[in-house]
Amino acid sequence: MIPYPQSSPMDHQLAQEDKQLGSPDRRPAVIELDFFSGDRLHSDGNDDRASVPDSVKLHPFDDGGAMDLTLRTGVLWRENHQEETKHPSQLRSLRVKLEELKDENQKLRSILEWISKNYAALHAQLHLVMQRKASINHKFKNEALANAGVSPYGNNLRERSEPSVEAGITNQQCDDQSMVNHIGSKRALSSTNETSSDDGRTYQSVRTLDSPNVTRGKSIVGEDEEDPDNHQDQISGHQVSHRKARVSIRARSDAPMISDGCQWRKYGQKIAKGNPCPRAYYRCTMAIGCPVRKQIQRCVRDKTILITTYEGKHNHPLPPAAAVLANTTSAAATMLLSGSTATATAPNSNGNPNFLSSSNNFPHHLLYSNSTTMASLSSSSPNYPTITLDLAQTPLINDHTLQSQRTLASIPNCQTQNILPFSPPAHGRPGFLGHPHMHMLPPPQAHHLLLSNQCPSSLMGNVGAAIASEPSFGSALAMAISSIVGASTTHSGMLNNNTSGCTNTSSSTSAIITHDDAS
DNA sequence: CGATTTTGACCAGCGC
DNA sequence: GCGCTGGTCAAAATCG
Repeated sequence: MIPYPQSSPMDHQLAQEDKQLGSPDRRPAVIELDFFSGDRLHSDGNDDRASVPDSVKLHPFDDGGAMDLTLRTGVLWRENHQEETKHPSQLRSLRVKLEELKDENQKLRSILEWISKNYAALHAQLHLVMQRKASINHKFKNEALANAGVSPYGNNLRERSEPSVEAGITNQQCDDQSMVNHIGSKRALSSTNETSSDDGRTYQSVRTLDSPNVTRGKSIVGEDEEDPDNHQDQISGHQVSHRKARVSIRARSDAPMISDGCQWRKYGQKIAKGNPCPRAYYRCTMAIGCPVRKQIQRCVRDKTILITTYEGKHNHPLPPAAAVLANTTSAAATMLLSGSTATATAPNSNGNPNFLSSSNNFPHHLLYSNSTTMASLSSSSPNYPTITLDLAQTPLINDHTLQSQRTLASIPNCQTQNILPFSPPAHGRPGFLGHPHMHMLPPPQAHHLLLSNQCPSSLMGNVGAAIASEPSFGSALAMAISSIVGASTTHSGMLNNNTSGCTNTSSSTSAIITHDDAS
């Protein structure tokens, strides 16, 4: 378990402020940190930051301006500076105020450093854990293959047993992988190791329950050397479970498909049991042999909800818009497979922990019907793990809603969660990763998690480990949303232009992780 | 005419 | 062993 600081610099400083001011409720005026606001420019078009002293500017992330952290206090300073020529008597008070602002600026800077240090430490620990898992898993896989009479370095297997672009996933799924390998080894032992030769090429297949194509014979010969999916089918459960891991995104949309920046070809359609809406099967066509597939189906209960399920990892470069979503799904899958299932919420400009609500131009085809948005992750059964990013949940959180959710839970093809709301953190402090508003239970309970400020305090801190185990997930998730936002504007032809309910300045959000009931 | 979609058939897994 | 179901294939149809 990764240790967490008991108190942050913010806590310490706020306590000090309370002492100085003599009242816990009385603090200096809160400086507004405007991370993403577009109104940093005045209506006259002048950028007030130009006249803001450097001492009251914060640029914590030198990323070319994406995280340009500008204090509105600079604007205030400028206005005060102009006023002081008219009212010299106010000069002293303004300077005092400026000093206070500078002091506050310094405090914020220290907080930022503290957060950065914690992140770096957690990331380092994650790296160590992943390395350990990778070595253990590698050893376990070799043993399983040895028992099955297959060399882990034979033929095509060699390519897959070495670190690859999929390492991000495969190296992080050892907890789940141990179980899969256990099952997979039994399967491998009972299956046939086939070696065929055609045109001088030798193919070896290790049949598993998850590789139905291997024994078909068709399509494999001739494509075998290029098709990662076939490779995937021929190797141990290491990659098999990778394929099994799914990331599902639920969103309200009138469009037949949510634009994600990738190119897809439809290869099948089925009417699944319990849902008259057909399920469409797509595979990525951006590169030959890309193993990524996705399924698209509308929720049987609410046909405005589009359920997009991604499976696999791209084996080719992706455009930025697609990359962020791919990173998100990979991170989510990793999170699921590693057994640490939790929901991350990133702060928005208002300190709102729900990053979704920070976007005033959320994709038009994602029809948020109210002022509250929710991002939730649900994981399905351990045998078929699916992690769900729910962008379509009803914002009405009450007993009726909970009852409805319970009712929906019994309906196939309609993933539902029990929802508990939580409010933004006190003092407008952002809910950074590791914030105690997020909770985690050890597996198998991890498949049914609630995130709320109403959760028992005994759960506090567990979520920190969950997020810490996947530190990239929160940011990747946020980036994915940004990606979808951008994609929506470039694919407006196929998307709904309804802007109602798109703006979102919610102060309430929910995050939940449960079993989902999708088929 | 090549690319994409449609659709019936096939296959494997799973429950009974 | 049998039937159901989900997932995939591939020929035919359609599209641009």
